[in-house]
Amino acid sequence: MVSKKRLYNGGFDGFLAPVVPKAPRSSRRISHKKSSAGSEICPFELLAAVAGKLLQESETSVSSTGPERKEQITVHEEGVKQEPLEVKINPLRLDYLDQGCCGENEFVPVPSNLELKLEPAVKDLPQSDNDSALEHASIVSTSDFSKEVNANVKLETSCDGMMDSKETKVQTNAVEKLSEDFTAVKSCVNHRVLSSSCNNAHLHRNNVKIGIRDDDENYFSFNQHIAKMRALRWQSRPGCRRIRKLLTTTRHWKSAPKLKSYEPSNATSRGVKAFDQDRKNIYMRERCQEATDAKRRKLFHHNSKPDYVQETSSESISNTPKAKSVTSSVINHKSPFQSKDGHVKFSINSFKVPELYIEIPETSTIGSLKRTVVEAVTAILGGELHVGVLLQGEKINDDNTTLQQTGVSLNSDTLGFILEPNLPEASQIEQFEPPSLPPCDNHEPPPPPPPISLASPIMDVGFLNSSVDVDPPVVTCLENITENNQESKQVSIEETVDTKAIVPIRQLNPETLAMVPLNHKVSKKTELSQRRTRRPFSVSEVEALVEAVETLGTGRWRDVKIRAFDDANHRTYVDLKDKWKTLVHTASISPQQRRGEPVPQALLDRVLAAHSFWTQNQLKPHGKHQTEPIQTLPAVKV
DNA sequence: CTTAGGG
DNA sequence: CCCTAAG
Repeated sequence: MVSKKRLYNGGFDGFLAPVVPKAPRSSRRISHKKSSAGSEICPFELLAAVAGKLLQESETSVSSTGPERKEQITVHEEGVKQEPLEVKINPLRLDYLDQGCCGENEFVPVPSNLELKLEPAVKDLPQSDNDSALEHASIVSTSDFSKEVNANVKLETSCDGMMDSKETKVQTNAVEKLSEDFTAVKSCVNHRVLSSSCNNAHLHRNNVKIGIRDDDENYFSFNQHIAKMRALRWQSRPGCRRIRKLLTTTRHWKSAPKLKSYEPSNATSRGVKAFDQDRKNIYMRERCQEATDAKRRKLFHHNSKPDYVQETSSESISNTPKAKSVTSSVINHKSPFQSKDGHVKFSINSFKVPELYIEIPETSTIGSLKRTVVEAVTAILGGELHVGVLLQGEKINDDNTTLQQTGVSLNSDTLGFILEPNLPEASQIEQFEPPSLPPCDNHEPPPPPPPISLASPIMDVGFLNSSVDVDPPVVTCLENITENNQESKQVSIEETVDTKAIVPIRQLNPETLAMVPLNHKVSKKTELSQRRTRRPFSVSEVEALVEAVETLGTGRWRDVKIRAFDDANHRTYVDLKDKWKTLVHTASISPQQRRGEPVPQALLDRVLAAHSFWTQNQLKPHGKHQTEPIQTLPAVKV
């Protein structure tokens, strides 16, 4: 039980167990504290900060527009014949306006010579505006090429499931002036590929196609950016956290796993998924490790250059508002749901990321989908994001579920994505962080300057149904303003992934990228003040609660917590008490008046029975003996 | 820190 | 969920 948490292996597995043992108070506390501590780092914050700066500096924006590059790089890894991974990156443009925003960017001496510039569309700072500003992001390669370069990068890698180490070829096509830069890019790409291959070896070999499109149409060399981005992010411990987060999210619940609610479903992850996750973690770690910690630090503190951070900034912006989750609904649904080849195509619009195209085989698991999206987005936005998949507004936690099974392949419309930053605050984070850290994070905790806003931002990218995501609309910024939310950013992603396609690109040379800014532990307190993200109780949780209360009574919430929610770090005994209160109320009102996920009447009946029983018997006998209060309860009721 | 309640 | 008073 206790062990749960720690698992280095796969984040997922570990999640379950919260650090805190059942031990009475102390344990709990610990958990809480932990969370708080971890919470500090939010990518979003960084983003927000950056965004703010950007806005301010909007002037500076140098539109990269003019210069465009196209680069195409094809990397081929031949290994086993397994399915090749193909990553296509279309031009991206990111403009980063403020250098300082991120703060950390400066350091980054990007090898590639590329610079991201953000152009603030709006000078106004208002949140919405900010987004707009963010919206235009173009990547310009400044260094060598004063000129614009349009680069289309294509990466194609075929990885064998287990053995990827093959050769990678990078082909660059039509690049106007890329020679050196390009080279750099290639190198990056190769690295990625290689690394990815290595990392992925276990898993993937599928075909994944990811295309990123810029709003403007300009194409950028993604690779570089991505690489950089990744590098940055990864470097920042965030990546690890992310994973954790993910894991946490996935954490299992004792009770039945459900797709909807978060955790339960995750349980599955432990088993099968664990692998992937583990891998990820591994990757993350590696990356993290690889990523220079130093870089991070630098990044954090320095604001001078904009680069990669920006994206995040935009996000952060959104976060700023209380909204912890940012949703960007996707407007584009270009792709028909199912592809003929059994691939499902998605288009995601959001923030800074222009567009990502993803094609994934129907047989791909949700987990692979998430990974693919995460990687793609991460590359662009930053490393700390976790992607959640929403189906008809409900989060699908089970990564093992295939698109086919979920019906996503049939109805793309119902598909949505959520980008969740790894925030410490969330219980999830808490749990995870510790475990994952060992390998990678050891380095150090990033400094925590507090950026602007925090909270645990969650970005939702709704696909067709933007409506779903709307909750915390926020951020965004790209040119595309989608209908749904105000957020203008759009990211479209199309993925084609085979079952396992994973994003290959991640690894970057830290050196190259070193910039990531992001984390800010920042004003925890200030941030802490923010409300915790709402986490509705799942039916299984309710059941566990009812069961515990039946046996323990209504005056021993700490015991209830330990008994039934020991693993749920995010459920405090106060939460349980409150939930019970609401349950009692819910059970008292007509079904029509109830909201949220319906709780089985049977459970509500038990709630009423237990409630009346325990109110009448204020005694709170120790449940131990009475393991069966329930039985008595019924009698009591009547 | 826990409980118990109000907000 | 948060905040707080009381224990």
